[in-house]
Amino acid sequence: MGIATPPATLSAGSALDGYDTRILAELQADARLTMAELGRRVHLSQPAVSERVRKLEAAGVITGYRASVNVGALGYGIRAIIRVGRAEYARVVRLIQETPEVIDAYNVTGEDSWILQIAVIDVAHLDAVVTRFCLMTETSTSIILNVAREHHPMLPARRENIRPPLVKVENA
Amino acid sequence: MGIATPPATLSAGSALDGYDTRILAELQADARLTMAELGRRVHLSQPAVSERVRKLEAAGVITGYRASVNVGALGYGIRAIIRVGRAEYARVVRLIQETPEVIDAYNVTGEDSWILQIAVIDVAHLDAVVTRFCLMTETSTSIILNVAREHHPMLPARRENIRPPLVKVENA
DNA sequence: GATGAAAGGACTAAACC
DNA sequence: GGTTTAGTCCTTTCATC
Repeated sequence: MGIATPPATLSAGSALDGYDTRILAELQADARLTMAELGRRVHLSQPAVSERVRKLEAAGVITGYRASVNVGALGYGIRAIIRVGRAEYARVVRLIQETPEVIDAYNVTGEDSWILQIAVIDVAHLDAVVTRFCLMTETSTSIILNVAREHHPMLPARRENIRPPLVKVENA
Repeated sequence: MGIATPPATLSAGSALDGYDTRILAELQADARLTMAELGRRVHLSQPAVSERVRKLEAAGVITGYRASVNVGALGYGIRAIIRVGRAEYARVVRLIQETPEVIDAYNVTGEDSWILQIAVIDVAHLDAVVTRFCLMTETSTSIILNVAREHHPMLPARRENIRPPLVKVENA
């Protein structure tokens, strides 16, 4: 997943089983569950579930626990996506690090080099932030109108879960 | 912040003070802090921080607590951003809801109507997911190479914190 | 992996300032 | 709004099965 996320495998090399999958689902939905309650939900004893969570953390599968905040309630009236064109890598990284309005920053393939999500107070603030990036290269800004899904919980990948496209395409 | 995040204000109409700001910073960094430890860090008694956290939750400022997972460790080798062009709103929402690979889905202004973040196992899986959206309208897919920032903690907005662009622009 | 015991810490509610 | 206290629950560690 890029240099920002170190490679992670369970230290013992063991795969994630059904218990781990259920633990991951529960903790992605509510990170403040007590180990006792988590044990009840996945039908494991409390020491057993504590040990599994500890291993998932040590293996780098669980990377942290965060409170999610409603940025609107914090006074940010606008969220936006900024696409940033080619520019000197280190300069963009530095500008991102100096810009607290940036929530997410992804370096991507294609015409645009970077895709950022930002939160700003109003249009004047949006202008101030966008201008900082405009001064380096071309940008394209889209205001977020509505969120259909965010931080969707992810479970271990299973190839058999891949759904074919809704219209069948013949293989070449 | 759009229809997906209900308007939220502190029920008593009171503003967030310095204690709330510090509590939000701590819980965004580590959602599993105990109320006792949180109290020590912000210099409040444990019942006092518990009550403040309860009010922040009730006011909709804190919307939840999530474990962050390393999707690479779950077997997803590729993360990508898909930009989706104009299409019938309800059909796109339904397709998003039926697609577990979608992590985030934002409805935005501009040429593209939707910006999605997805996680997939490999290129074949990427093809399968992208095709589902391609069949509805035009799409543009960029693979995430590197993450400079993700889920950056946000504090209450303060207009005096807005930084001017690095190059001064004269007002009209 | 389950169970049980013991020690230390955390949570809730109440009384109070 | 804040603190302190008291009772209950949770967590960790250990041992045993």
